[in-house]
Amino acid sequence: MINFSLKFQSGVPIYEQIIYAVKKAIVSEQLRPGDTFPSVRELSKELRINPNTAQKVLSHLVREKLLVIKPGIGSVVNELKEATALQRKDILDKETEKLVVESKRLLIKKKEVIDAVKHHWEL
Amino acid sequence: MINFSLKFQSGVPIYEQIIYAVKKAIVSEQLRPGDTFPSVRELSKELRINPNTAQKVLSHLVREKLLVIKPGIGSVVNELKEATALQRKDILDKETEKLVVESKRLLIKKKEVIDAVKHHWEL
DNA sequence: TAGGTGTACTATGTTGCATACTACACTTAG
DNA sequence: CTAAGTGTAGTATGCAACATAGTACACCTA
Repeated sequence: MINFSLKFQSGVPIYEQIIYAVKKAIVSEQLRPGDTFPSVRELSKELRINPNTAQKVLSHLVREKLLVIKPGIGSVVNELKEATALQRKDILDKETEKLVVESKRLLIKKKEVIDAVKHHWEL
Repeated sequence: MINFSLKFQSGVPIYEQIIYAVKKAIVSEQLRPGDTFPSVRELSKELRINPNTAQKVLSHLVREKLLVIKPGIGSVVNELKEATALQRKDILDKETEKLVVESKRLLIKKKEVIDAVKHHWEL
């Protein structure tokens, strides 16, 4: 059974949209460590996507340490892991900079952006 | 002559990297309203990219109202324009949420993210 | 008039995405 | 042990985006 929500939209790869939906579900505690995660074939069937695409989702989530594979059983949601130095740099430097650049070029105020960050941080 | 800096890296489309570099240059006032911008053929030659790719950059920047075309002359950096409601929603909802979700899943603290936003906002 | 500008078109090769299908090694449940 | 589930790996096809090459046209300017 699927225990997270999503609605596909074009322009963004399906597998990326699913990965993001899973991350949101984990971060918002709709999915908790120890919860079982749909298998490749189950994901494929429920979301009506190709098994290869479902497999791509699983392998990405495992590589990012959000899931752990239980051989013969399926996969399980993992505890959140600390960021590596490289990941921290990517978020706090590159990604944040992107947000700031886009905001400034659209004349959006600093306070608005920071308030939006605070808002999304709750729930 | 090229009046902004960039260094290509794989995985991201060249034209997107150039567009982002231009946005950064404008936001940081290395490029100011009224400054001339390289022509299609000039961009193509200086950055050693295909004229079609350079044209793609120009047309995108014009569509985003960051450049204005002066027929027969070239293009010029435009004044920054206010965001539309759709653009505001995209930044303050989707993009900011992405940043927050990625941060939380990597156990990065809220204060760190906000400090990073403030930091990138200066200069 | 000559040379610059943006713009448009055809064509090729590479890559990523999503699909379909088959197959194998493994572990669990009965 | 057997059947059914698990992840994993492979080949193949269709499609779209990206970047390249090359040619051509209408426009404005010096």
